[in-house]
Amino acid sequence: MEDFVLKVNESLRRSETLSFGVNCTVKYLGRVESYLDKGDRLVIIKPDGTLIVHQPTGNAPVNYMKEGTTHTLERSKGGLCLKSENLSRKEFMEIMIHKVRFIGGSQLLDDERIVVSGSEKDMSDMIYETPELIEAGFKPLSREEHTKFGFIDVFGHDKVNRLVIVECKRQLADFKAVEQLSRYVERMKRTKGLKDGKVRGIIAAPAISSNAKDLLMEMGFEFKAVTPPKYYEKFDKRQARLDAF
Amino acid sequence: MEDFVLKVNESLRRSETLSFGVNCTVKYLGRVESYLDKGDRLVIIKPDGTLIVHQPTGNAPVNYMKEGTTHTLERSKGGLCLKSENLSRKEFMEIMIHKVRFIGGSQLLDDERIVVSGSEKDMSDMIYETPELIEAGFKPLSREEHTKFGFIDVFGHDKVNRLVIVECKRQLADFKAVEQLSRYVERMKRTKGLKDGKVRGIIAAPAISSNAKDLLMEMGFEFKAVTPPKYYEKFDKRQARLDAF
DNA sequence: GGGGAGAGATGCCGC
DNA sequence: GCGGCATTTCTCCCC
Repeated sequence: MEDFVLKVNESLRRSETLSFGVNCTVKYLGRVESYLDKGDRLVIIKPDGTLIVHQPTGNAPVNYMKEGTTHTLERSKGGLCLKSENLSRKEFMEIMIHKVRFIGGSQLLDDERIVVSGSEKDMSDMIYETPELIEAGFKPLSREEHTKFGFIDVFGHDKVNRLVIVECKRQLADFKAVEQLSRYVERMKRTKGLKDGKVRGIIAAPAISSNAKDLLMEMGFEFKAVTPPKYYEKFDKRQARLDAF
Repeated sequence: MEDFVLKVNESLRRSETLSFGVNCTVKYLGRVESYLDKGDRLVIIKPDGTLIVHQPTGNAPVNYMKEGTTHTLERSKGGLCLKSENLSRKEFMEIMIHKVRFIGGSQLLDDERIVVSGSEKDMSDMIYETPELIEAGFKPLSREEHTKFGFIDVFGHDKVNRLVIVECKRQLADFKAVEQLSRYVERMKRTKGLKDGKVRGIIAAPAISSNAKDLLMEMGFEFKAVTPPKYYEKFDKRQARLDAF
């Protein structure tokens, strides 16, 4: 317990990344209020002030405080109390620490940024470069997302020169995707003073939910099955996908 | 390095929650593909197979594998390689470990579940119990979210017996909230064979974005400022909110 | 900082 | 498992 206090305070002072397992109770007051009764959790404190609490199962943290939070470890009746506050976000947390399981931490240095392929952006790029994926004769004009008509993924003309708005989804397209497409088409028609039938709307996604498809059809839009590209599949087709494993 | 291998293998075997800081390179192949070049990160492995990789700043993990993943630590040319695979999800990860900064872990036991107040559900409950928050004479009929008309937060009649559909948002209401409300109202009108003016749509939220408000007005819907309830504010009003801090 | 939209979103509940 | 939706969503980008 004494070693724990020393290590935490030392790490906070030195801007280390800290990780410890403790039996604790967690209260949070901010965007909501929450209470987590006594149990073992993993707590992480990062040099930017981020604090994350993980239960021993599951992907998502059970509690957290964002960047810019300050932390103070105090002695308390039940043991120790880690008080965290972020005044600018109006968020507060109290972790009552009953027992310490382990602690580790050191300075961690990392300037790298993750590179991801297969996202929606890659998909709209692919369609821009290979417009036949939508249909023969499709001529994309723009893949800018931020136009005055809205954040349109791909925008162009079909073979009989009607405007075409393509909304890409990297996975199953749902209601919201259809509503998004509808909003873009409506804005486009209004801005350009065009009538029904002069602007086509297309959802490009690997699949679409049945209800979303009904709504799409009803609104007079179309669906085109397109799968987002992946780097290795694109550049290293000779090697089977799972060879590395 | 040798101690690290022993500790990791021991912890994996004993179903401990493990946390270590390492200099590493991370590759992921699954729903997308990603690459994260050499840097210091915190890695967490939970007894349910969850693996989480955190960079030393920011709230969100940079990489992760979900529950049910199996992990194997192997010696490799550059040092060590942690291979993680989740066959049922078709996801794979490789963490090349170049240097070890620290490691800690132990068995963590936790059966508690977090209790949260101030969510959208609490808000719709509050409106159901105190319908005057919407307007005088409002009579809620249902707060079931899953009706055949959709997932409607609160549904009822106003004082002149028009149907009222209330969509709650616990924070700033945006475009999507208005579209969601619109969808419910349209479905309701269609299902009940009602015409314009017979069904009212109301957004209840602490605030609404200016553009969303324009769209709301244009569609003939209404906005009512309502703030979601919080436990302490509700049951311990005598104590100022921040007293505990 | 607000607004809009994607995310390897995640997680929950209902069918 | 799909579907619809909230989330202390988080993160990014633009205005």
